[in-house]
Amino acid sequence: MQSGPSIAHIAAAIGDPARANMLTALTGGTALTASELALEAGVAKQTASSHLARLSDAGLVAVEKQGRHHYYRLADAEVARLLENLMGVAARRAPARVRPGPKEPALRHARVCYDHLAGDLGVALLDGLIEAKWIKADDAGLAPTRLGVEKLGAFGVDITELRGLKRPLCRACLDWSVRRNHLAGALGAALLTQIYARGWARRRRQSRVVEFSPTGESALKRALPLAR
Amino acid sequence: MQSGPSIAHIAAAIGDPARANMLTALTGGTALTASELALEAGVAKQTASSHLARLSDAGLVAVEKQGRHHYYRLADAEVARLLENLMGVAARRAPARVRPGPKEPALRHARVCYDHLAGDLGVALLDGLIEAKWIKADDAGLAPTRLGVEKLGAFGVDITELRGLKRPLCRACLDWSVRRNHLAGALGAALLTQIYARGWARRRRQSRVVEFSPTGESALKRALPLAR
DNA sequence: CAGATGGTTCGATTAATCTCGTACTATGCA
DNA sequence: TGCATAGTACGAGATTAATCGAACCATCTG
Repeated sequence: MQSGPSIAHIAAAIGDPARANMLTALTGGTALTASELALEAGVAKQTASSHLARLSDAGLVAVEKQGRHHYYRLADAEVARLLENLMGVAARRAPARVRPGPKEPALRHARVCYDHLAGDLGVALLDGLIEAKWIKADDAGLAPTRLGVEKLGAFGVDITELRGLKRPLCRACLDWSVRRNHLAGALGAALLTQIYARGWARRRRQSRVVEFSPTGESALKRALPLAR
Repeated sequence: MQSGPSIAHIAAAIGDPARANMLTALTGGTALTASELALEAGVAKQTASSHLARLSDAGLVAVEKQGRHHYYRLADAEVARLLENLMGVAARRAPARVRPGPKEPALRHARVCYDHLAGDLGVALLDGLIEAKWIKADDAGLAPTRLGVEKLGAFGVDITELRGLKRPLCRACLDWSVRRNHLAGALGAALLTQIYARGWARRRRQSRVVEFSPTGESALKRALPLAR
């Protein structure tokens, strides 16, 4: 009858509106407390607690206890990818249900996906990096070229340091809004960190939108190769 | 509160054991009738019917009516990819639940994923095609080289004909059992078709396993570049 | 036109689960 | 020590959904 792993269990864990909202919020990448997630999901604290227990049981989120706060985050970059994948499928099937609200354009332009940049700008960045041959793409994934290591080092991102981490250096992440790849992995995260550090952009509060200042966006275009 | 598409709705559609079994069965790529899917899911026909209605409503499956038979198939290659993605996540989280049964090794070695070859052999094939430079990989995806077009044409796969189809020619599909990419898309499907046509392998009945004959497997290794 | 088979629709029963009020534990602060 | 806050555990009420029996429609066969 059934072969392979039991997908029903974890799909059911995602398949509740409250839990889906929590997971979507966590796709922002920042760890959130149980109360914040309760607010995000629109349920009481007790309800949120049981939901979080279930998500944790399914292995979709991980907890980190700091004092009396319990910080929840996505268990894994793979879970984040799964969620983006789900959004991609959902976006095509239910276009009429949610009409493009006012927040949509900003989300489409630049948003955070787990811990890296997604949206039009994220896609343009990866395309540009490949066009400029800072990154080469083959089947095993993406990898920086020698030129890329040098240029990115000058930008303030030390590749050799990033290689030391457990997570993969580069990864292509499919974007649900644009349906094309953007750069994830340790390098993708490091680049977004740099963008924040330089004050070019910042997270809109309680949202996944990344707001670039006008000067910040043009500075980005001068510093890194963006396609188009 | 919630931004982006509603993933809960479609995750819930997958999140029932009966429906998950149906979808897993459909991952085999062949369209199945409602009765077959009922058998696969272990439920009565009426129950299966309502499940299928829900899956159809969620846009996960498509129906094709031929006479009194209703053939269900996955709506989309993207849905197939989502399911494989789910299996990947599920496989890591619940390793103890399902012990490696007798069918597992065969599934791991060669199975069908939607309409193309997956498993060890599928991965070795894509790796080999890239090593031999029949296919090049960049960010936009995979694409056959001029050499590849020529060689594959000699093998009986007309690339220019495949380009005419709507679906993408090449696509990398992540394998849940091996956690590496294999070849999907129109070319992946065409290659598997050729493998069947030459009698090198055939589908095990009621299963996703692809059984190669000993001579078939060695013939494959002579005709196409396999890695390792 | 019967007879048989594949599928769906309807309704009732049963099981699961989402939700929150109340009560309880643990941490931090004055 | 006292008190507020973060989080969890438990239990009851309400909602949802899964399941199958029975009846009904459509299609193929003789």
